[in-house]
Amino acid sequence: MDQKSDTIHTSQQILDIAQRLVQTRGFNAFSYADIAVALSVSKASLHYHFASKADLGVRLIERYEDGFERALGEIDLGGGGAAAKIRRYVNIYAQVLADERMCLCGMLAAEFVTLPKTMQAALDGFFKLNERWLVGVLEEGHANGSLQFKGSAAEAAQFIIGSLEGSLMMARSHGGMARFDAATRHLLSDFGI
Amino acid sequence: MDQKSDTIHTSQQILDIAQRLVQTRGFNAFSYADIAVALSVSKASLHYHFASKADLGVRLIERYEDGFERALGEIDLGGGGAAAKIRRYVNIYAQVLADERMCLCGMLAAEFVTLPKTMQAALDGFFKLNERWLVGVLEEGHANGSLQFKGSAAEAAQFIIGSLEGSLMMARSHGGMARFDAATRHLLSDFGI
DNA sequence: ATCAACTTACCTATTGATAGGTAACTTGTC
DNA sequence: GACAAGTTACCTATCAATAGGTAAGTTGAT
Repeated sequence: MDQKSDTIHTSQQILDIAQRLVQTRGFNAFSYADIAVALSVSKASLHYHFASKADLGVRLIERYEDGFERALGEIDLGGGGAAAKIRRYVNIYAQVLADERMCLCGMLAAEFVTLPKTMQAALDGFFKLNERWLVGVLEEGHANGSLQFKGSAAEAAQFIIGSLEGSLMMARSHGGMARFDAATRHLLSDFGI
Repeated sequence: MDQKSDTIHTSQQILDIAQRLVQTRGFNAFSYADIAVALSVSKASLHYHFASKADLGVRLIERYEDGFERALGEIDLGGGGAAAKIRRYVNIYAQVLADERMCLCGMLAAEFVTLPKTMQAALDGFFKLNERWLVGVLEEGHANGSLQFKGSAAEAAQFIIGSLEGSLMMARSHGGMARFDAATRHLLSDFGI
């Protein structure tokens, strides 16, 4: 394995571990030392790859957003109507919970006011992406009658995101997957799914 | 003012400041030093009143739960049907948001795995209380036809709590009161309110 | 011999917590 | 009602541990 892929490899590993730590503990409740121990490298090595914790945080959000973008693209390509797409969107969150994690960006939303400005901006981007995609699906479903909802598609999208983030958060600490599934049944039925 | 009321006064002030810090920044993102500065006392004085941060956290949750219990009692005494009660329950959360805060226990739910066991147990109590009260109201409304929902009242209650916590969390960082109001319109309409 | 990818060895600031002390008040005994 | 003994509510000073971060040197592949 050459140097470049070494770097990529290590950087990925750092991001993987950091992501798990943020999703389970939060950005303010983990340290470079935690990653260093988990990866068996020095803290200084981490600073070589990510100069500051804020830089690491931003990259974490960008990578998470990329992953979501890919997943949403796959849903789009997967066929099925708007209802099926929403179901599969909900399933992304269920998979996060199955891994006993919180949504990376949901966790960061809770910590929002304590985050560096660069991370706050990146977080905005993540939620904008989700909202935009949901609005598209909701409008599609509303137009062909496969989805029912009152108010604007944007409001509905925001309701869905908030409800999923909250249900995920509560299920992770109180109730587990059964609670999340029951909550999403309610949520989906609100849209006639 | 005698000693005893001095203590009560100071302890209350400590709790007030700590509560605001937890609701805005989270339990892991504030320190005894923050409170000490805000109150112009020494950190040691804070440890006199609350031996450990965990003790402070537990008292914070207990006090918050007491406040909720009182508020729920007032809703019960206030008359009106199940729908009106749910509306007023939602309004508690709206008032938290109006103060630019997260729900104390919602914030702690996000940080759950990092909290001392004593705080985790206290947090369970808070959510159990809310669930119990909501189940009562939901069953009342379901019985007399003023509320419609599928599944058990317990599931519906958990959905409401998760949805409100998530909507509050998202509204605080992205969208503000307008977003929260739109989300609760959706939530309430799911119950025929 | 260069350069990426580390390391060791630090630094400063802050964390929650403790030791030991003090002034002001309360309580119980005579 | 005086006075020892104890309590309350703080203080300053300090602790070990940990935080994020940096400087300078080492290693190993090209």
